[in-house]
Amino acid sequence: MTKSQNSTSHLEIASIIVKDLNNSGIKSLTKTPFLLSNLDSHVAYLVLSSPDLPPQSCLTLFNFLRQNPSPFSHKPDLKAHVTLISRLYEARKFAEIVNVLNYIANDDSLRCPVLHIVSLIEEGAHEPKFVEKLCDMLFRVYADGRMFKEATGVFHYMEKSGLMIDERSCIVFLLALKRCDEMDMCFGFFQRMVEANVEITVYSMTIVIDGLCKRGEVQRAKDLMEQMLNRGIKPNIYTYNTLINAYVKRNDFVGVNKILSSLKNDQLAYSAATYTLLMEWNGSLGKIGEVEKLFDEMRERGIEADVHVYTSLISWNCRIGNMKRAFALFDELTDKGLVANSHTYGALIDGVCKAGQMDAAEVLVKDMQSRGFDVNQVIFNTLINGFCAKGMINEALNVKAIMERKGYETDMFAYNSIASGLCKLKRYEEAKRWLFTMMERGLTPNVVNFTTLINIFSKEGNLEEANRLFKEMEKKGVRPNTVTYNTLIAGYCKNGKTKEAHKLRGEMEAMGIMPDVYTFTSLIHGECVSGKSDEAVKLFNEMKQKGLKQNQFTYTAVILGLSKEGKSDEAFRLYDEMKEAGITPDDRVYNSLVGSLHTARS
DNA sequence: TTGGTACCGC
Repeated sequence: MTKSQNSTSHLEIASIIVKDLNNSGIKSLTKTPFLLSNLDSHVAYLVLSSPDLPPQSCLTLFNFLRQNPSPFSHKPDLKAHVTLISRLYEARKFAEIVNVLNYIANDDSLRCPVLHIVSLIEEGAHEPKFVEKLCDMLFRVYADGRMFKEATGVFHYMEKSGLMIDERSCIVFLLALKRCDEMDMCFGFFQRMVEANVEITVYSMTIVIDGLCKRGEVQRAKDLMEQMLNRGIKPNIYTYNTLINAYVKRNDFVGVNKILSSLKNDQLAYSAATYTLLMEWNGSLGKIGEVEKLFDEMRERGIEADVHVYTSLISWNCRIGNMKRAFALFDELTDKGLVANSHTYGALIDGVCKAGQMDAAEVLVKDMQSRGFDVNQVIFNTLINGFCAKGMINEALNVKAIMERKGYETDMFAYNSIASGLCKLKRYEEAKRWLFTMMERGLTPNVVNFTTLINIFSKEGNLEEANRLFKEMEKKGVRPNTVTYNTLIAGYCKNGKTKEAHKLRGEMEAMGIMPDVYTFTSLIHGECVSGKSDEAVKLFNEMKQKGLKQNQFTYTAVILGLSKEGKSDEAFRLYDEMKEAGITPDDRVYNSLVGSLHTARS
C-alpha cells in the first residue's frame, strides 16, 4: 500500500466511526471488530479531532478505548490525550480535562516534559489561551499528585514562554509542599514566584510563613514578612495569627506582644482564631481566669465564638479539672447552634481521662459515634494516653489493639503515651523498649519521643546518656522545645548540678525558647537541694517579673527549701501567699513548716 | 492562608 492509499483508508475508517458514533453511540463499535482493529493511533486522532464529532462523544470514545475492550483495540496515546483535551476545552469541560491530565501524569508511558505535550497541540487550531490554561491545569495536577519535580518543570516552562501564571495554582503547589514537609522547596518556590513576577498576595505569603513557623524557623518567617512588606504586601490577620501561634508555642512572651502591637498599628481587629490563640497562651501559663476573661471580651466586642473557641475553652477547663464548666460550655455550644466536632469530643474525653474517669470516657465515645463521628486516631490516642496515665497499661494495649483492627497504625503519639506511662511506673526498661521498637518500625522519633527518652535516662540517673541523646537529636535536625530543655534541666537539678542547669537555661533563651513555670520550678528546686534557698527566692521573684504564675509545685519547692534552712518567717509568708492565690498546700508543706520552727535560725 | 491528641516540675 502506498502512503496516500493508507491515509485514504484511515480517513475512510475515521469517517465511518464518526458516523456510527453519531448515529448509534459507542455500542456500534463493540459490535464491529473490523473497525476496532483498524482504530490505531492515527485513526483515533482523526476521529477525536473531527469537527463532526461533539466533545462529549470524543470523551465517550476515549474512555471506551482506555478500558481496552478487546485485543484489537488500541489504547489512546499521548496525542489522543492532547487532542481530546483540546476538544474538551472547546466545550469548557474543565473537570474532564483534569481527569485526562491525571491519566497522563500517572502513566509512566505517557508522562513527559510539558514541552513535548505542547508540541503535540495543533498549530493555530486552538484558542489563544488554550496552552496557558492547559499548562496551568497540568501544574495543578502535578501539585495535587505531589509530583513536585514535574510541577516545577511546568512552572519553569510557563515562565520561559511568558505565559501568565495564576497565583491560585501556585498556592495549590505551596500547600502540597507544606503538607509534605518540604519546606525548603516551598520557600524556594515562593522566591521563584517573586522572581517570575507572579502576582503575589498575602495568601501565598502566609502559607510560607506558616510552614516556616511550624518548622521552628520563626525568625526566617518574620524576615520574609518584612521583605514582602517592602514589596507592598501587607500581612493580614491570618499572617499575624500564624506568628502568634509560633510565639505561643515557644513561650515567647515578648514575641507575642510584639505581634499584638503590630496588629494594633495596622488597625486589624482580633479574629476568633486570635482569641483562640490568646486563650491557649494564657491557658498554657496557668491563667485560666484570663482565658475566661478573653472569652467574655470577645463576645463584648461582637465577635461570634465559633466551635474552635468553645473547644479551646472546654479544653482548658478540662485540663484544670473543671469538668462541670466544661460540660456546661458543651451544652452552650449546642444551644448556639454550633456543632461539636471530633476536636471538641477529644477535649472532653481527654478531660474525663485526666480525671481518671475512664468509664465516662467510653460513654462520651459512644455519644460521639451516635452523632456520626468515627473514632479517629486522635481519640484512640487520647484513650490510650488516659489509661497509660492511670498506670493501666494493659487496658491501654487493649485499646491499641482495637485501634489497629480499625486500620490505624500505632503512631508516635501512642508509643509515647505507653512509654511515659511505663516511666511513671518506674518500668524504665520496658519504656525504652517501646520507643526503640517504634524506631525499628521505621517511625522517625520527633521532639516528644526524644524528650521522653531523655526523661527516662534522667530518671535513671544516667545524665551522660540523656545528654548524648540531646546532642544526637539536634544533630538529626530535631529541634528541642521548652519541654526538652525542662526535662534535662530537671535532671541536672535533681542531681545537684545546678550550674549545668543554669547553663542550659541560658542556652534555651539564646535559641528563642523561653523558660516557663516548669523551668523555674526545677531551678528553684535545684537551688533548694543545694541549700541555696536565697537563690531560690531570687528565681521565685524573677518569675513574677516575667509574668509567670507560680503554681502548687513552685510554692511547695520554695517553702520546703526555706523551711529546711530554718527560714520560717519567709516560709510562712509564702505559705500565706500561696493560700491567697487559691492553691491548697499539701501535707508536705505543713510538715516542713512545722519542722522549720524546730530548726535553729542562722 | 491561621486555631485540636502524646513528652517536663514538689
